Amino acid sequence: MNDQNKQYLQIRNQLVAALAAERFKAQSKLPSERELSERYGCTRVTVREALMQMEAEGLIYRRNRRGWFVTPPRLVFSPTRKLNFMQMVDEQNRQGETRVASAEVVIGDADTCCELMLVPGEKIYEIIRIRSLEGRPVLYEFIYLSQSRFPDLLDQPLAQSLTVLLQDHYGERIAREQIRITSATIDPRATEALEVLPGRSGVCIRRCRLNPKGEPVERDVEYWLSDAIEVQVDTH
Amino acid sequence: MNDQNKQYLQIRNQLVAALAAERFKAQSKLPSERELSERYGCTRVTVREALMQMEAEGLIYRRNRRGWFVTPPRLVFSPTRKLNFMQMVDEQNRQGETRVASAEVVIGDADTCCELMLVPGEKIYEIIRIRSLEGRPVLYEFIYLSQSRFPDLLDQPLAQSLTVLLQDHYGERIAREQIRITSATIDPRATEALEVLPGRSGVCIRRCRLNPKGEPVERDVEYWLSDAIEVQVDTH
DNA sequence: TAGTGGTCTAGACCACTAT
DNA sequence: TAGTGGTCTAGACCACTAT
Repeated sequence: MNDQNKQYLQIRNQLVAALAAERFKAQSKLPSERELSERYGCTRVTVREALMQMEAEGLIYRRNRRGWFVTPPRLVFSPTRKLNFMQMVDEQNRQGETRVASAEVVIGDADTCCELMLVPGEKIYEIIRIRSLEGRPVLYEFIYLSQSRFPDLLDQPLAQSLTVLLQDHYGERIAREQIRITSATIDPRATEALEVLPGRSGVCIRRCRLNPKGEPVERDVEYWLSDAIEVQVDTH
Repeated sequence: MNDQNKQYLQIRNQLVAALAAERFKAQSKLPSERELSERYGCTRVTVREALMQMEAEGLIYRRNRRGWFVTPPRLVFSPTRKLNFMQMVDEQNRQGETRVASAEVVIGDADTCCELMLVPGEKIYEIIRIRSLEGRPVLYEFIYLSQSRFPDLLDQPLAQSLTVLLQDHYGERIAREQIRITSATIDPRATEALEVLPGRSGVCIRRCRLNPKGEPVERDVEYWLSDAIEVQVDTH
């Protein structure tokens, strides 16, 4: 069975053409799977193969149990340019939104304490933020900081740039970042807010942010929808 | 139906435990799907759901039509450190291999000519290399360079570091790189060598390499298996 | 409350791999 | 040549979403 004979690829091609012809806009909803299977004369299993193919290509995405939607353009993230989320969003003419899902004091786990050079079991802040583009949640981020270094942090406005807050309120400047990027399963705590099925893979970005002395100040663990981000790096 | 009731997640958990207990080594082959469906008392469809879940987690991978295998550790790629592939591989105690799949002169497409600042339609080299870790092909790369700038390039040893070759033989030094990283469908020309199904997604790394004057010298388009790479970036 | 997507059964055929 | 993974049919039930 060669590629041309695969029914799900034929359906994929017809769907791509249909989306183009009908000028489906970003985030508009596709017809239901049952309707598509009737239209293309096959079972739902085959329609889902075609849809998942288009999902892998980044053309459409699914919102858990809600259906399939047309993917908007990616946000370009340039770590070396040191822009915050809202600056990136504005520069690219997108509509961004940040929501603080939770902010509390927790016992630091081994990994986080190690990265922040704290004693294992020390109390740290865990701030969880959800960031959206044009209303679509695309990023779920965990932020960790030392409680003793930043007293009363939770009383500050946490939906804004943390970099600015740390500098203006605590006199702590971020000078360097160590960034690790992998494909990974999206954290179970993030799947509901991102409206993805538990276990789906996304892009995981781990950041350790250091002050001019080289001391770790902040640790971020970010889960992005795979189709929502492009990372750009300039090396010198 | 909550998560605990999903059969495919239960099978996933049992398989993970079995792999740990039986000390399956990297790249060892799992039992066939039919054997697993018999062992776990379900249909092949459900076994495949469990396997695809583990694939998304990066625990196992499939070789097209050959079966499912245990994933080896990721290779850490640090663009800012300017190591070549073999240096990275050696440093991480891995066994690397480079194979030149093809090397020829082609008419440059619009994208490539634009990036290399050449006249559209100019002749350029296209070098295709496949890179493996412990015998597993993980990277398929397309390399583009100006033919007129690098005469007789195809007579050189192309399986080695191109950076060294350009410097020693042509006096051209790479000073800067612009890198873009996305999740993307693996190029159709790469799927056979990487032993993946056409249309599967991977990590795409596009690089434009510049000399000290800021002139583009080389363009790379790389397709990595998603589970085979971690990108590390240090910003200053 | 109607309809949807997620999950699952119980098969089948075919191209391809392993040997 | 035997067996495998990839593809597909024709259903079913359920939790959840949309209204």
